[in-house]
This record gives sequence, structure tokens and C-alpha cells, in this order.
Amino acid sequence: MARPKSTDKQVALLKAAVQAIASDGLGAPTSKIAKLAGVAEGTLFRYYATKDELINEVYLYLINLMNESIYKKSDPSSTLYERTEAIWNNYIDWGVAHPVENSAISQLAVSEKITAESHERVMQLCIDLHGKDISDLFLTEQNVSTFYVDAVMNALAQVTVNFVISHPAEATKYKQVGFKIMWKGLTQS
Amino acid sequence: MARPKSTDKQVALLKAAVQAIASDGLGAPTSKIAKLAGVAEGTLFRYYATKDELINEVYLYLINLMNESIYKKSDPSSTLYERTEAIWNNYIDWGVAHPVENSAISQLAVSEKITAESHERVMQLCIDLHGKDISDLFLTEQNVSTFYVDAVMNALAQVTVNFVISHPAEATKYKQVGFKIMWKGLTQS
DNA sequence: CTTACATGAGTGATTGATCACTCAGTTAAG
DNA sequence: CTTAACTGAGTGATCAATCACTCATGTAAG
Repeated sequence: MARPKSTDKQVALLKAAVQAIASDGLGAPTSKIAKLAGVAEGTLFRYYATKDELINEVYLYLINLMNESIYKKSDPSSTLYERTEAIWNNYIDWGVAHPVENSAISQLAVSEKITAESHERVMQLCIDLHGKDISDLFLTEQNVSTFYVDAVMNALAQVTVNFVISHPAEATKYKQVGFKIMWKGLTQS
Repeated sequence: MARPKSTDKQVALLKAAVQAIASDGLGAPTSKIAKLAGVAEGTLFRYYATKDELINEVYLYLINLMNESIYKKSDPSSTLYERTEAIWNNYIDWGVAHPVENSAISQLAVSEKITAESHERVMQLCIDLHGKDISDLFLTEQNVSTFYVDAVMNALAQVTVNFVISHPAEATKYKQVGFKIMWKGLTQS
């Protein structure tokens, strides 16, 4: 074997792309991404054959990163309400604490460069992580799709994150209000 | 006076930009927009000094267009529940019936090319149209911002539109489910 | 009314900048 | 040594924006 590829550089490129997308949108030039990662532009294309491939990898990377922070092992004696609220709070906190990553995710999620396969993988990951709770306990008698419920939760959380970022003084209040809206909306009355 | 500018062309450019953005994203070339509008590329820049200016005008145009369809005069004897449900259904129906416009709005809403002023104008428009209902009757005792409630409603409607577009067979069901989630979430329990 | 003139809308080839991606030469890990 | 990672100047394509020019329209002098 000759020189191996470096995981450090692979990750540095992902992180750099997140920064660049947050500040310049998806039009961020590969030259800038490479510079931020501390490698030559050519190296970028050794790790990711095309810019689109890089963008899709960035999307999956960010979703995984976020899910790791959101989904922590919970006290088995806790109620569903408590467990759901903990995940909700982790979600909002993560978004507020990582505005750059949050901005990048928002833009990637609606981009036409994200392939159907990437969307599929993200959906599957979310369902794997908290689909059981959702499908077992929310609206199941109405036979509502887990995908829909998950999308609703994400949308409400996203709105709350953006609101809290622009109104930091009322962060605690809107975190609570947002959770109550979600809970009341999604559970049986 | 010389030849006056044509409102027809101005509107044709806006409509063409919507098409182009829906199919190519915000990277849609001005040459394509001009071609779709049936004018020369140079003419585009007589009506809109820069591409960014055009993009902002497209955003305001779409929001106005959508609001016109959503907000129709309602029976004064109707209840708040009935009135709100009617607006909700109009919103979902409009999004489903206008997937191109809907796609363009989704992309424009998170673009960094939309100025703070444009966002401000859109918010103000929404508040002007249905802010009274919202602030008078939802969660007012908790002193929750009308902006937040409006953002929540928009997010829920957007999720529902996208879900209905990809699951047309269950359109009626998810329209109803979506409305119930919103109503239960936002009204006093 | 007629006609010369003034104005600015309309055009599309051109320009200069930028970008994604390549490749020949260089470096370093095994 | 061998081999593949690494580099960054180079390339061709693309794009936003410009510009010199045409022509439709409105104005006013005779």
C-alpha cells in the first residue's frame, strides 16, 4: 500500500462545507470549501467525486450529528411525556447552540441537489431512532403515517429553533410553548 | 414620454422566474428566465436591476398570490373554528394545486438572498391578513407572539401540503388530520 | 395634419468574473 | 522503491451584467 486517505481530511471537508453552505448557500465554491478545510481544491475531488456527492454526504453527516446529540439514553422509569420532552429540548438546544449547522440543514433539506435516496436514508434513520415511540403512542388509532408525524415534529422544532435564535431572551418560554403545542396537537385529547 | 414599460412583461418575468426556480433552484440562469418570459436577457435587467432584486420580488409576488387565494370573505355568522378551517383548507388546496409555486416558495423562504426587509414585509402582510384572529383567540393569555403562532401555522400547512402532494390518495384524510393537530395544539385545552 | 426630433424600451452579442473539475508534477507513507 | 495521496495552476463552461445599437412611441414646431 502507498499513502492512505486520511479520515481527518474527509471530516475536515465535511465541516468546511457546512461552514461554507451556512454563509454562502449551496453556491459556495469548492475552492472556498477546500481552503476552509486546509487542503488543495484537487484533494476535495479525491474524497468526493463531484460537488453534488459532497453536498449529499454533508446532509447525511449533519443529520447523524444532530441525532447523536438529541437521542440520549433515557431513564427507563421515565414517562413517555418526560422522554419526549427531553428529546424536544435536546433538539431545540442543539439548533440554538449550532446555528451554523442548523442553517446548513435548513438549506440542504429543500435543495434539489439532495437525491431521493438521501432523503430516504434520513427518513429511515429518524424512524429507526424514535419511530417506535411515535407509532406506538401518537394517533395510532387513526392510522396516521409515522412519516407525517415525524415531519410535523421536525417542522415544529425547526420553527421553534429559528424563533428562539432571533428572540434569545424568551428562549425558555418558547421552548416550553413549542413543546406544549406539539404534545397537545399530536396526542389524544 | 417614450415607450412605457409593459406590465405584461414585468409579470411574465416573475412567472418565468417561478418556473425556473422550481425546476433549477435559485441557481436558475437569467438567460433561462428571460427565454421562458419571451424577452431578451437584457430586458430582464431593465425591469430588475440585479438577479437578487428579481428573486426578492418573486418571493413577495408568490406570497401575495397565495394569500389572495387563501383569504376569501367568509360568512360573518361562521364560527372561528369554521373560518380557520376554511383558510386552512384553502392553503392546503392552493399548495397542492400549484406545486411549482409551492416548490419555489419553499426554496425562497430559506434562501440567504432574501433580504431581512422582504421577510419583514411578508410577515407584516400575514399579520395584517389574519393576525387579528390569531392574536385575539389563540394562546393570548400566555402572551405568545403572533409571529410565532403564524410561523407554526405556516410550518404545519407546508408539511401537510408536501405530504399530500406525495400521497394524493389520502389527501382528504391528511388535510383533516393536519387541521386537527393545529387546532388542538394552538387553542386552549 | 405632417414631419423632424427626443426619449427610453427592447435586443442579443460581448465581457469579465467565477466556477467545477482536471492533470502533470511533487510528496510521503508503506 | 513503489504507489497513491496531494497540490494548485490551468481549462472550458457558464453566468450575471453591460453596452452599442434599433425602433416604437410620444411631443411639438411649422
